[in-house]
Amino acid sequence: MASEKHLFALMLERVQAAAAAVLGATADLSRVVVEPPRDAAHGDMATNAAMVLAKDAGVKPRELADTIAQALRADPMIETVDVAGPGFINMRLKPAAWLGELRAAIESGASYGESRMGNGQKVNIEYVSANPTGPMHVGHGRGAIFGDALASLLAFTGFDVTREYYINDAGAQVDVLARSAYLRYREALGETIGAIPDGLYPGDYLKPVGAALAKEFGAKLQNKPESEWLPAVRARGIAMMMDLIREDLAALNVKHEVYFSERSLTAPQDQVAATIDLLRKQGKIYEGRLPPPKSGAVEDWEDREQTLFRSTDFGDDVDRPLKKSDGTYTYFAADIAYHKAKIDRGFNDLIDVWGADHGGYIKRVQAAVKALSGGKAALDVKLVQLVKLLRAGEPVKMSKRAGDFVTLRDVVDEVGKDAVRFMMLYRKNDAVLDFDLAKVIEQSKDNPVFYVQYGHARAHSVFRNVRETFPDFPSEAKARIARLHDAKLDLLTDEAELSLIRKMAVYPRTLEAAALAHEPHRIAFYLYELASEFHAQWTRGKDLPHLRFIIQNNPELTEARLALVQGIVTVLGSGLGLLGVDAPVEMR
RNA sequence: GACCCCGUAGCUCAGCCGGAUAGAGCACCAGCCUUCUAAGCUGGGGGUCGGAGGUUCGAAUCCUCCCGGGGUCGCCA
Repeated sequence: MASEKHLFALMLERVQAAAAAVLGATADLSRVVVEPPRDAAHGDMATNAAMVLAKDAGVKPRELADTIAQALRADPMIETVDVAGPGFINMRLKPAAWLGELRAAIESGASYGESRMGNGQKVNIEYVSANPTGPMHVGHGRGAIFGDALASLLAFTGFDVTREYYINDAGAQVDVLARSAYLRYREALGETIGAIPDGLYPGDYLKPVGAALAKEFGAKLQNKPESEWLPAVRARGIAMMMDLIREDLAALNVKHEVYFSERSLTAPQDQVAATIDLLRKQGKIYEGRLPPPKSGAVEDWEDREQTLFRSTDFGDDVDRPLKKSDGTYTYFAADIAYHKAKIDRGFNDLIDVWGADHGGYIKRVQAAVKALSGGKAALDVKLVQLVKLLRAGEPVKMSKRAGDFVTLRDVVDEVGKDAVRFMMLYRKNDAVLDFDLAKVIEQSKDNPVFYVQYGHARAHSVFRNVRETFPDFPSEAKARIARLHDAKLDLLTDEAELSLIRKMAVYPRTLEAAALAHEPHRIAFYLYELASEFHAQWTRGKDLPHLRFIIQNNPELTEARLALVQGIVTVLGSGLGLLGVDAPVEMR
């Protein structure tokens, strides 16, 4: 029921209406928010309306608050209105309002929390984009999961989302891949290749590539100059590496709709050249010199005139080169053409997910997007910080030279998709993440993955158990929900039960805020809190049997409480779904 | 040297486009198992929000400077 407004959105409208009635229709109400107060003792909902509007109105916040509060008191959904602190308006809704929201959640089911906030706006989100030169590591996995969850969240909140993978199949690295694969090809034909030379990829994962090449070409490529075999070997190598990457992503349930090849930007048509020409005509490109970098990082710096993009005109720190000394394009030049292609496909809302080591690259690409779109398109770059792999608190040793680094697939195979996905989302994207292989599979409350999944499973165990007392209660989900449709929700009067409903009702608002901020981790934290309140209510029934969900001789109360449980199940299931984590019906 | 990210309880981290006495988990202390899964719950102690200024009725949040950790800085992608 995406068309109906959730309770917080509804109350925001009413508060804004009340404010407009007091201040007139011209008042700017955009900064007014309605949110759950920090302290539940203050009420169910609080608004800052009086405080943000007081200045323009030329009134004291408290006075304005009193006036708006008076207008709100007429609202039939509101029980009490108080003014507190510097001018907060605290509201307590009638229980019926919350119970109505619970009913809406149950009846909306999987679509509860869906919104039209995005208005169908096209969003392109590019993530993973790992080089097709070998298996992915856990850092790639974090970007993959982050991008995937963000895409799901944006789609759920009303954006028209395209998930995209940029294949870096054009640079020097894929030539290295080709040479490495060629070596394995010779090996597959029976040659002794000895140690893999420095500068080539040593991993065993190229052996199947060599074998496949030997099968396809026989000895035809053997003892031939590089120019004769490299393009074909490179193409086979890239294809097989992409297959490998796609499989690894599939194991994490990460999918993309568009795989965009960097190579396709230069052949058959050279779109990079075309883009440079276009920008040059617009005066955004010139031939000039750059000051040398202020670090020792560039040893063979040579001062020369080169083709430069005027990125400083669009917010960057220095102008950026588009061609290397050998005349080929820089990665940046291709990236400009790539982002132009996105804009040309109708995207004005671009999101790129990169590793933190690419942070220094943000301004120039944003500058390019600005220049290409005349300021119409915006690029938000989300950096994912590195992942530190631990096992029971001890760092997992990884030596890339020895080739024994732990791949993403190793981790997924060891702890499972759900643990990887949840833990990677249980942290802000720009914070370094400790990933403990031992902890994430622990079946205890110390493991947030388990804790939230267990909450969902525990709720379902209530549905199973109730049939021992009331055998006619349906076991199948659809029939259960239909049965709960007529539950007498006003029997839910316990304060903790109502508090649980209020927590549940924050879900749609949490999703909208997370979507606007491009921060899917907020969903994970919210789910943890909701699960926690549910576990608490469960345990309360131990000491206080009258608070149990199943009450022996009271089918009506039992039904009402099962409706509450159904609401929790709905939200936990929905939120886990957005994160791409399974919501199990029982823990095994 | 410049730019970017981070700095919140002993530890790991939240803090919702500035808001009401700064939160959670772990760890520590004290409790709760004759059946809705103790795979859990309840209570307690513990913080100059890195530092100093500034803007504001109000700053962990915005601005400036400084300190500490990480990253990046034309021909890697």
